[in-house]
Parts: sequence; C-alpha cells; structure tokens
Amino acid sequence: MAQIEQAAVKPRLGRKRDHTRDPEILEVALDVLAETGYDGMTIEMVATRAKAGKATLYRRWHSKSDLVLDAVACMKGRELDVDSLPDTGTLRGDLVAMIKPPSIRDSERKLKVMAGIVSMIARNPEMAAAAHEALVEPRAAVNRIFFRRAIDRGEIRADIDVEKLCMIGPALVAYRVLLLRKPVDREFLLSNIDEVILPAVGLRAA
Amino acid sequence: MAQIEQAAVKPRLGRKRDHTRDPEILEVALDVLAETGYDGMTIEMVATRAKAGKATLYRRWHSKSDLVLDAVACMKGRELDVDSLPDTGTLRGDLVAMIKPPSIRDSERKLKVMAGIVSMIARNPEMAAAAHEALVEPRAAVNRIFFRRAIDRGEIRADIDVEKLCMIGPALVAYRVLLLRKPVDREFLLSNIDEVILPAVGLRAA
DNA sequence: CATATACGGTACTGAGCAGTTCCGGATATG
DNA sequence: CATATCCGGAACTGCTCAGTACCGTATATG
Repeated sequence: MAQIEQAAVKPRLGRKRDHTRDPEILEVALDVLAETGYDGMTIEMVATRAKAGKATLYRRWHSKSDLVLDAVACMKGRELDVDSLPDTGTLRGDLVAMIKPPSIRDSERKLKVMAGIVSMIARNPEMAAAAHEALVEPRAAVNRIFFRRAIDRGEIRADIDVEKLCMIGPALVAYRVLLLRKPVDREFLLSNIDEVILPAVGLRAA
Repeated sequence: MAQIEQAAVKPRLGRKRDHTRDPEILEVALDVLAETGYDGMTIEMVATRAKAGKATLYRRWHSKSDLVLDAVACMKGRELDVDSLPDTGTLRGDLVAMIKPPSIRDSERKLKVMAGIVSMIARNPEMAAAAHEALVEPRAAVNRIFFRRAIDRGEIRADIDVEKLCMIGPALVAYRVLLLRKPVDREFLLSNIDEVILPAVGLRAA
C-alpha cells in the first residue's frame, strides 16, 4: 500500500539498516550451541555474549529455533571450494592432504554443534535438513570428488559404491567424538585411511 | 538409633515393600527418552504412561537425571551372553549371523536413547560412563569375540587392531541412524560386512 | 476384621526461560 | 544542530516443569 511505497522511497535515516552484526551473532549462537546443547542454550546467553539485547535478536529471528536453524544453515557457507582442494595424483595423497589442524578443529566444532541438535533432528524435519546440508553433505562432497578422481584415473575399480565410501570417514570420526568422547588426532585419521578406507577400495597403504 | 532398629525388626506390613515395578518404570522411561529426548521428557509423562504417581517415582529416584541414569544403566543387563552367540566357524558367518530383526530393533532403540542423551554426555561424566557401559561397550564386546576367534583359528592376521575394527560396524550404523536418519536394514548391514569390515581384515566376501 | 503401609492422583510451589514491551542513548542524515 | 531511526538493556508476563505435600484407597499382615 501507500505506506509501504513511502517507506521504500525514503528509508535511509538513523543507524545502519543492514543487519551487519548478523554473522557475528550467528557465530556466537553456534558457540553457545556447541557448549550447552539446544535446550541448555538461552537467548540471553547469546545476546549477552554478542553484546546485544534480547530484543535485537527477536527483531531479526522469530524464535529460538529460527535462530538456531539459521545458525546451522550458515555453517554451510564457508566450505573450501573445489579449486582449493588438494589434488596429489593419488587417492591416498588426497585423503592424507585433508588432515590439517584447521580442518580437524572445524570438524570437531561441527560435531559439537551436531551433538547439540541430534535429539531435535528426529522430530524436526527442517532441522534435519539444515543439519544434513550444512554438516553431513559437505564432508561427503569432498570425499566424493576424491573417489571420482581415483576412478577416472583408473586407480580404483569403477563399480565401487562411492556414496557408501564417502560416509566411512565421517562415520568413524562422528562415532569417536560423539559417543567415545575421544580426541580426533592425526594418528587416528591416518589409521582410518590406511586400515579401513583404502582396503575397502582394494588399495594398500603404501 | 532405636527407631532404626525397631523399623528393621518389624518392617513387614502393608503392601509389597520390594520395588517390583521398578523395571517397568525404567522401561517406560527409556521409551519416553527415545521418543522425546532428555529435555523433552517430563517425569509426569513417565508416571502417567507407567500408571504411577509422580510421588512414587520421586520416592525411588532423587531426581530426573537419577532416573534417566538408572534407566540407561539398566539397558546393560539384558545382553545376549557369550554362550548364546553364534559360532559358525568363519568370521563372516559370525558377523552375518548377528543380522536378525530383533537385534536390529534393539540396536535402533539403543541409538534413539543415545540420541536423547548425546548432548548431555559431553557435560555429564556419569551419563557418559553409563552410556558407554550400556550402549557402546556391549556392541564392541560381541565384535571383539568374533575377531579374536578369527585370529585364534588363523583366519585373519594376528596383528590387526581389534579395538579399531570393533568400532567400524557400530560407527557406520550410528552415523546412518543418528545423522542420516536412514533405516538400518539387512542390505545395509551386509554391505558393511562385505565392503568395509572384511576388506579391512584382508578377507573377501566369498 | 483391624491396621500399618505404600501407592496413585491431585494440587501446589518455585525456578527458569521464551518472548514482549519500553526507554534512554547512540548515530547517521540533512 | 535537529531529527528519525535503531540498538542495548532492563523490567515484565506467562508458561512449563522439577520437585513436594497431602489425601483417599488398596492390600498384605496378624
């Protein structure tokens, strides 16, 4: 109506209108989520730690679950893109090249976030979708590229189940972090590659 | 004091003094836990569904977390004992023999319970211990027996990492149920054995 | 049959938290 | 400098739920 056009014509006054602090707030939300889990997390915790008011958060997100949904979905963004992936010429080389401290930290944080929302995933399809898109799929995608390359260059058989193989690494890591509560270190990841993944595609470690 | 001795001398009156209904209540608690997660579960839900009063539950357990802790710990009990395990003469035979509908259902329920308490595990050592004892360790123990047998009969190399191998199956199942939300069926479990576990110990499916 | 006892059920208390409202101050615009 | 706008913060509301208190009843004992 008229008001809406009016508002659209002359909206630029006062403070910055763009939601500049959104990413910062979402980042804090993820931290709190990872530390306390969904139910342990309160809006006030997020607001306080982000030096914002509760009202500010509710101006931007309708509810707590909206905020968390958005925060989880926004983890999807900062993936390493295809061009920045290692390409060493061998499957093992590619897989081993992914073992870097920043990558490990990122992965552990994702799993802590995951731990905070697992129980919701079963009952909230939106959350399940967001978690899958942001936490499960990106990991699988990277592995998928490595396995396809290996098939293309004839390193491994073409009839292997790529989708299944993509999950082995993530599954072993998730089990270790979420259920065994043990740290993920280089040794563990190397043994995953050499003792489980490579044998599954018919390759030896050497 | 005197009262205590008196009570000890002549305590047998009224209704049954033993906590006969405890197992029933714990079973209900596990159901609710699996359905709603720890925070979604209320004492009243458990009481109502068990046709008991809230007071009855609080007479037996000091708090909600006590009840859940006890419920989880009590899942440890009804394991199949060593003698009832299959012993087919081959590693693959033993592993495949474990694929039975009751076993699958049991496993899925355990994982739903696990999903309900994952976020607590990180912050509550007692819960972590209970979950490990009741949900993680029994699965590993069965596999451990199978792998040791295979080593003893010379079917597989003696220097393989048994502890690591024990976790592969559970890890793949947990990842599929908790994060991928896909069903665990015979086909999936067979492919775990033939495409992942057996290759990892240097055996072929046939 | 009398009685002590535990049970199921209901009502209550208090705490914690999602979500709302309001206000004083900061800030960019003109 | 005046003003429109948004923000941080604090106070408030309403609800849910852990935990408690109490009561009428069922039941095993003697």
